[in-house]
Amino acid sequence: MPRPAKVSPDRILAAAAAEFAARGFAGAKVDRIAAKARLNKAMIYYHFRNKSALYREILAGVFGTIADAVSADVTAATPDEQMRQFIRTIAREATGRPHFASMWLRELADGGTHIDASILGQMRRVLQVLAGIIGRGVAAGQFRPAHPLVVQVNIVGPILMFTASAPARERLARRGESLAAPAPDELLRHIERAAIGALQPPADAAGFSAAAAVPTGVAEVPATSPRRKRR
Amino acid sequence: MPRPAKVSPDRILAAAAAEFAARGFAGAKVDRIAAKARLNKAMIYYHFRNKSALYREILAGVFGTIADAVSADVTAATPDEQMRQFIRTIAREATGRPHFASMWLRELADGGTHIDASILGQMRRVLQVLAGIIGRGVAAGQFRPAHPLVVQVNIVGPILMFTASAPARERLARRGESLAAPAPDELLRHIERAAIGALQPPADAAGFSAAAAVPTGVAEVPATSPRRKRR
DNA sequence: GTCTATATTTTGATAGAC
DNA sequence: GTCTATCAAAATATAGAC
Repeated sequence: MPRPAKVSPDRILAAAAAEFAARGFAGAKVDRIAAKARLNKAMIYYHFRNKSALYREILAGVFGTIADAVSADVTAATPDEQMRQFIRTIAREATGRPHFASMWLRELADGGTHIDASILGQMRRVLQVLAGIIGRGVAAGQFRPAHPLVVQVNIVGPILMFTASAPARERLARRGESLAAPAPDELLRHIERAAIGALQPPADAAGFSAAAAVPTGVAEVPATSPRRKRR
Repeated sequence: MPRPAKVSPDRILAAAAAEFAARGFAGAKVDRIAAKARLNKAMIYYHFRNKSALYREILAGVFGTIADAVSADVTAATPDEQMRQFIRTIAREATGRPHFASMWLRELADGGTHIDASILGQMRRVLQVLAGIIGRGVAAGQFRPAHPLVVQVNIVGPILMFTASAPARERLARRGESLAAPAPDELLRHIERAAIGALQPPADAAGFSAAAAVPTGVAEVPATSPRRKRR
């Protein structure tokens, strides 16, 4: 029988994720995280080495979850359907995990300062899944060759931007300054059409050159590694 | 004959833009901005009311420039070509103004806290241009109806994400952890195919219902308004 | 594991000389 | 317009009792 278990670290992680997403690494205040977690600051430093380590832990957790979800999900028969599945999985994770979009965008804008080997590995996993889908589509003559990063940016960019801007749109709406919100579903279908449309092979030349491969080279690190005090 | 002119405010704006883009509003330090501008902190507070006003000024300037560029640029004949022109203009501004992408993404993630009436007006202008293009395309039977915000997110999202992540990719590359950079041009052509592809009307039903209109309602404010001390 | 101080540093902002 | 010096308020991190 699982005992009550120490719930503090989890409460801290949840509170910190919200804070980091809403305010960014520099804007997040440890005091505020503590308040949100209904604990005090000292507890945070008891469970985590420092603000940076806390941030990295959350980032790695999120990326790990995404990478797992994307990898586990390539079950469809045709490359076309696999691509749609990929898109829906990303969208599902992004909307289901409200902190994900903001944190990702911010981390990129921050110059990837907090991207360590573990996180980089997860990013590579996602790109490899995508490269696989593209490669099979090209082999089947359904897709034109395309750089996986280009395809990924084209899919993930809109999803992240839309998801991360939800609070902003809501705030504007509350001020009476609506920018006219579309149905979230409309966006998803649009992205699907865009992604598939961009990969249509040119009408004339058929030929299949191999899609550019994504180089591996970093040993993968388990997504769920022990917590507590690392840098 | 224009005299030498006081160059400090401009140096401050340039330095601040770089700092805000790289570190975000909270992460940006006034001391660092001063150092980058080869001035000292007091000069910043002499020219600008506070950090917030400085930030807003830059943000409004950037959005104004974009909105102007996009508006001035709808010269192509067909909706199809107008759409490509729109995309290229956004891409040109985004890559030519390295701070633009990061600042926009961060501002969204921040919940749009700094979006005032002036900035909101510029955003609306961009959306209206886009709505016009879509509307004409629909009327001509070339596009399917689509929400302007959806189309915009689909175009701007990838461009911003790619541009804003350039420093991160570079940093990773410098660490020997390349993620394989695609040619920037490949991305642009991919986005064009994606945007146009997503707007193709369904093969069967032709019919054109009007595209959802973007509501106006905020008096527009001149992009270049006097500087100095406002809140 | 959890709390209340508190030490230390950083940072936004200003006073006031030149 | 530009600078040096400095204040006052945060904010990160830790000590040490319970």
